[in-house]
Amino acid sequence: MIDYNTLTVPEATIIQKELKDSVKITPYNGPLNYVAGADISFNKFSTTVYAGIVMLEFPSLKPVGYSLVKKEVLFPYVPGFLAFREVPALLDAWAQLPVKPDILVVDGHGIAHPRRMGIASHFGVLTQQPSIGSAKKKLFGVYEEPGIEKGSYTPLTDKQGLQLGNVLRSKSKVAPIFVSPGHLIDIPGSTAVLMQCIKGYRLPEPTRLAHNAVNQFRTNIISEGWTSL
DNA sequence: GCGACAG
DNA sequence: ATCTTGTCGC
Repeated sequence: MIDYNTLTVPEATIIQKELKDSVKITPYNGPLNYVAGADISFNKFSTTVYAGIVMLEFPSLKPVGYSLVKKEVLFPYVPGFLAFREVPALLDAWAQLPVKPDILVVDGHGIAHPRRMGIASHFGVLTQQPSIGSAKKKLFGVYEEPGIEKGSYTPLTDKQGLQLGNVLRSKSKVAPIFVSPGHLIDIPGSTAVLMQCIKGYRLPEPTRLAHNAVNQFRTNIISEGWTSL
């Protein structure tokens, strides 16, 4: 496998264009008993990243365990190339899972990306697993502000009108989240699954719990490895 | 040239 | 992303 730490942005762009052909946006008809959330945490100015994947039971959304891994990363954060910075560590956390989830929710975008290769799509293709991107801010596309009530959403499209995802009001009166399919699932399915992952907070449980876990890991409250709850 | 810009 | 206290609205 290619070492992302030694890549230049132009080289990374070529890789995204190649991986793009492998992304499959299609309805997900498999089982849905487990979902997982992936996220990264790090100390400002440090090259050490703390990656984590939390497994949850679906539809109860009760966490059943988490995989935590620490890794050195040299690739900088560049808008549009987040995957090259976070995917390596997430792959380690993924490999450490005793059982894989049916669908993985990644903190970041899926196909709502300049080259349709956001981190959720990138990770989904490399692992050949259904994935959904859930981002807190827009990276690419245009949209109309959704209604202020929880549950309302509007399409996120490119300038030609092609839909890439949805802008979802996950909680009344708070900023919406951006949902887009990563791999092996479509836009309606991604939106439906994410809506079922909302439990009173702005962020869906998978990534919300993953975010909490990696932060506790970074601050030495919990340790590396796989832990069953 | 100017504005936008996931985490 | 991370660093932070108080403050506003439901």
